[in-house]
Parts: sequence; C-alpha cells; structure tokens
Amino acid sequence: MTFRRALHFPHLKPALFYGLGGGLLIALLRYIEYQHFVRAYPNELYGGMLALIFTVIGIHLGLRWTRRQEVAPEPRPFATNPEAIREIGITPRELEILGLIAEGLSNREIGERLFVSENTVKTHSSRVFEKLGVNRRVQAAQKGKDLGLIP
Amino acid sequence: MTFRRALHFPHLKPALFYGLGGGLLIALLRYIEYQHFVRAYPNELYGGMLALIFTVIGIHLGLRWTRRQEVAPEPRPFATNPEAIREIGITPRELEILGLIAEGLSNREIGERLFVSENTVKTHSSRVFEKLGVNRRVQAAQKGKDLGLIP
DNA sequence: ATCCCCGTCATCCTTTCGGGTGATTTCGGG
DNA sequence: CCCGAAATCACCCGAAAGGATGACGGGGAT
Repeated sequence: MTFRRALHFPHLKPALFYGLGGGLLIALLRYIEYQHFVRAYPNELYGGMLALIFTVIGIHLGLRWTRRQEVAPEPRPFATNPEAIREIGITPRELEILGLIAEGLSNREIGERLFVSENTVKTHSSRVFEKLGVNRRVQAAQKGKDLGLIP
Repeated sequence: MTFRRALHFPHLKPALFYGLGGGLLIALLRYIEYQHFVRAYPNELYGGMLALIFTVIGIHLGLRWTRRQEVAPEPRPFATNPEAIREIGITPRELEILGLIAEGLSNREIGERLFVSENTVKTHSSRVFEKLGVNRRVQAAQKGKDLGLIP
C-alpha cells in the first residue's frame, strides 16, 4: 500500500541458480579432468566443451533476462468500463486526468484545461500510475485503453 | 570501427565476425597456453577465462537472435499501412523506434533492446516527432496508430 | 464529533525528454 | 567516383515528467 519500491531483485534468483550451476559444472569438469580426460585428450577438447557449455548458458541468460523486460500481457476478458474502474479504485478526477494524458497533453496543459495547478495534475497522475502499476504516461495511456477505462 | 558496423547487417557479417573473433580468441589462448601460462597457472584460470568470454558471447548471440525474431517474423492480424509509411517518409528504423515508444519504453530501454546508444534513440525519435508533426511521445504513439504505422 | 477519502497545492530532488548541432560510417544510385 | 540517405553516437541545455512527502479543507460515514 505504501512502498512497493521495496528492495526486490527479480534477477537475483536466476543469477544464483546459474552461478551455482556453473560452479557445479566446473567442479564436474575438473573431476573428469583429473580422472583422465585431459590426460587422454588434448586441452582443446576441454576448452571447446567449456566454450560450448557457457555459450549455451549465455544464450539462456540473455533470453531469460530480456523476457523479463516485456510488459505484462494483462488478460482482461470480462472487465469493461465500470467494473474495471471500480476494481482498480480509480477516482473520477484521476480518470479525467488519465484521459487527457492519453490525448498527449502535458501536465501544464491538463492543469489549464481543468483549471487546477500543474502540481495537482502531477499528484493525480502519480496516483494513476500507482494504481495502474506503471511509471510512464505512455504506459498509463495504453493500459487505460486496454482496461476500457478510456476510449 | 568497422567491426562495430557488423550490427547493421544481421546476415553474414556477424557470423564472420564472431567466427573469426572466436577463432582468434582460441588461437590466442592456445598461444598463451603454449607459452606456459597453463603450466605456470592452474587450469582453472584458463577455464574461467573461457567460461566468462563465451558466456558474454552467448548472451550477445541470444539477444541478437531474439532481436531478429522481433523484427522479421510477425504474423500480425492487422495490416500496417505501406502507403502511409511511404507518404510520411519514415524509415524502417524510425518505425521500429516509434513502435517501442508506443509500448511505453524509455529511450534508455529502447536503446538497450536495439543495442544502440540512448543518444541514437533520441535522434531517431526526434526525427519521428518531426515527421509526424508532434512533440511528445504520447502524441507520436497515438498518431502512429491512427495512421496505421504501428499496431 | 471524528475519521477517512478526495481533491487541492506545495517543495525538493532526480530522471527523462525534447531540441539543437556536429560528426562518422556504410551503402546504393547517378 | 562522388553524393546523399540512413544509421550511429556525442555533447549541451532547458523543459517536462516522475517520486517522495507534507499540508489543508470539504464531505460522507460512523
């Protein structure tokens, strides 16, 4: 309710996972090496295996980490205007500001149109962003349309 | 200088670049090895370097491939408007930036996703605004959709 | 009367945008 | 071969936006 800014590292777990996995792999490779592999085969095999394995791991890491960046799909099969509005708890005034944001107006222009100060507009827009779970006005506009809050 | 340019053509040059680069790396490592680096230092150093290097390469490759997936194969149900695109004189790259702007990404995020600097994104976006006759990204997103330039 | 929500406004601070200018490289067409 | 378009990047500056916090009055609900 207050701070969802709390320390939260979405990439920490995968990093730990891959780090530990990599460590285990290295340990395994070392074990194999000391058994006889490196003695029996040239070092190029060892390096090649390492390269291959870690290339794959790197690709995996890259894919996984960029997938996190994608905006949440947010399926909304049932909710339309009134239900979504009530569900999110957005107030009429905030809805008004959201509509003007989606029209591409600046905070100053919104304030002039609604006869309030720019600071007030910023307060409203901040609350809108909070309730929509976004932090940029383009995202707010998009999400507002997706949810049927605004035309 | 010329190597960086490989970012431009995703077909042949990157493959050559990474292939030759990898080969050179391996050759270098082998050279170092035969110069008794591996004899002087434990094999773990050798393996660690290989792992690190190829993890980075792997991440790069993974990101690059997903990027190509985003650009090329897009069986979208709607149809972008080629006439409007040509009429406005917007370039493919600018169109790409416009699409990401409409998704609510910041310039920094766009740069990270497209593997270019934030400055480049700003240059592109400025031109897009100019061509669309707007001066804010929300308006650009709206107009791009209205004209059928983006989904 | 009291409490809480809503709307209003403010201040401080950081980040992001927008606009402008200049530069380099690559590539295709004349 | 030169020329221009496209793409890349850098630097600067001012404006806009965003985040956090505090305050205050009106109006319902308890």
